[in-house]
Amino acid sequence: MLTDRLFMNRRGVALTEEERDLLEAAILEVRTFPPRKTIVQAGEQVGISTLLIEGLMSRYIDDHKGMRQLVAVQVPGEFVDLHAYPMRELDHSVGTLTPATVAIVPHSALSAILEPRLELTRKFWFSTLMDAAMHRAWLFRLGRLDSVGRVAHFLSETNARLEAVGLSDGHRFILDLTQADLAEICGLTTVHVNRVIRQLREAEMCLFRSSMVEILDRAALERRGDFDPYYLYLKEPISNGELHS
Amino acid sequence: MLTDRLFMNRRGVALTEEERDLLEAAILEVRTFPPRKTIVQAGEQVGISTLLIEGLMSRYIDDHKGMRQLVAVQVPGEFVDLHAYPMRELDHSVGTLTPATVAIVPHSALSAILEPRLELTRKFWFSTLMDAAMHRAWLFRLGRLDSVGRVAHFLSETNARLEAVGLSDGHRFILDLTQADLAEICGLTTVHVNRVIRQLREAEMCLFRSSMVEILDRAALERRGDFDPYYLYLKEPISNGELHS
DNA sequence: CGAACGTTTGAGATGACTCAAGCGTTGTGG
DNA sequence: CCACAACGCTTGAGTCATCTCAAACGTTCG
Repeated sequence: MLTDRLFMNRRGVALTEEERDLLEAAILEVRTFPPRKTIVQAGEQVGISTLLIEGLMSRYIDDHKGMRQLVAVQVPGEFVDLHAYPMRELDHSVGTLTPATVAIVPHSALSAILEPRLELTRKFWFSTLMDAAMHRAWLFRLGRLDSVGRVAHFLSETNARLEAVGLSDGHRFILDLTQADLAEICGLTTVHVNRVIRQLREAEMCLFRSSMVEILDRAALERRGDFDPYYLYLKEPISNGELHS
Repeated sequence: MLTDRLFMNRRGVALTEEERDLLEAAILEVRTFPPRKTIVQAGEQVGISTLLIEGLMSRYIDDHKGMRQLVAVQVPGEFVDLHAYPMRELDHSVGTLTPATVAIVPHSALSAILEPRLELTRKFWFSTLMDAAMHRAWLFRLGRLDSVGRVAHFLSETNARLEAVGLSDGHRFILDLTQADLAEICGLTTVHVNRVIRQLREAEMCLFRSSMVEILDRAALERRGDFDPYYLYLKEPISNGELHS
């Protein structure tokens, strides 16, 4: 059966026979893709999720300059993008690594089997998935940015998240972290973080002193950190009509 | 209200007044913790989730030698460990960064308000959260390991995941990736990955040739990559009775 | 006042990168 | 069926970012 490997050897989540049959019935079609093919572009709206039957797939984030950071490799028996079900659109791209065969499950069919629609449940689920989105951004930070970029990205993200909840005006916020904390966050040493902060200060992008972050040039800082707030699922900013590429 | 900042400015997940009241009623107590205090140890069973009201908290993974890699920083208005609700236990630790005030929500109360218990929904939710767990392991890999360690960790993880679905015997498996793919995964350059593979070969830990990974010394490889399969939520291995520390 | 902690600076070591070139394999069109 | 293009792997040499080790300085707090 197509779903034989799903949750295989996973603690506590084995499917009952009935559940397996329901899922099998929800499969719209089975498709095979060539290797190294993009299946879903970041930002795309998706109405289906895919269960990987055979081959390898990946999820990745694109650099501003054509480089990529993979954030997941999927092996057979795994849902590649089940999180698209509550999230609706993806903050990263999905593609094949090797030739891959997938079972396609429309979200409408998923809803039918998951039923008592539970709006609140969906919202909570979404919340946990936002975490995963932030993890991926963090992976990008570590895998693809240099020390200054990592700190710039982290500060930009934190600014955006605090701004969303009214704890930053977009340019100043309290961030009660030591340089050692910043080092643990960015995968750097304390000594080097200190030098990075000086560089950001000398470039007149931002100040970080006594628990206060002051962003002098937000655009420059976000550019330096290759930061795109898309993955934070914030409301559209009132300020402008910029498009997400 | 305690939950005022929850989902504030998030697209599509604003709580209705009724939902907010339900959640407020589910709060058991409000507590304040001192800074830099561990609240939940990795591996601990947890029956509550915490909503951060004030201050900063973090989620982190410990090194084998006392170093830590943060994998999340939480700001007010966020659930710190809602994922503990479906997951039951955490693959990482939770602690405060600054003094922090939290609202504590027992999972029993959560269940009561999320109701029509939906066993299947829980399972799917769990699946998406396993992803997040793997992201965190990946972050650890990038933030705390050198090039050889990163590749060793990735190969160890892939071995374990493929073994779980019957696609590895624990020592040999097909991995149809190029060295350039490995580089994207590990945040390294192709050239350097090539040298890392040679080192792993010369250390007689593992071979990676023509899409085949051969693990010569699994224990050594996993040690080199600081790999602990705990976060994969696999069934207890039949082979031995090792404890998770 | 002294201890503890966080920040700052310097000097030297090193891991990973860039650039460059050569080699082996595979697949395709003349 | 050969030639050659495309791709992936391998190796070398030189550079640079970040690390380690070390010391000094400022601030806070008991």
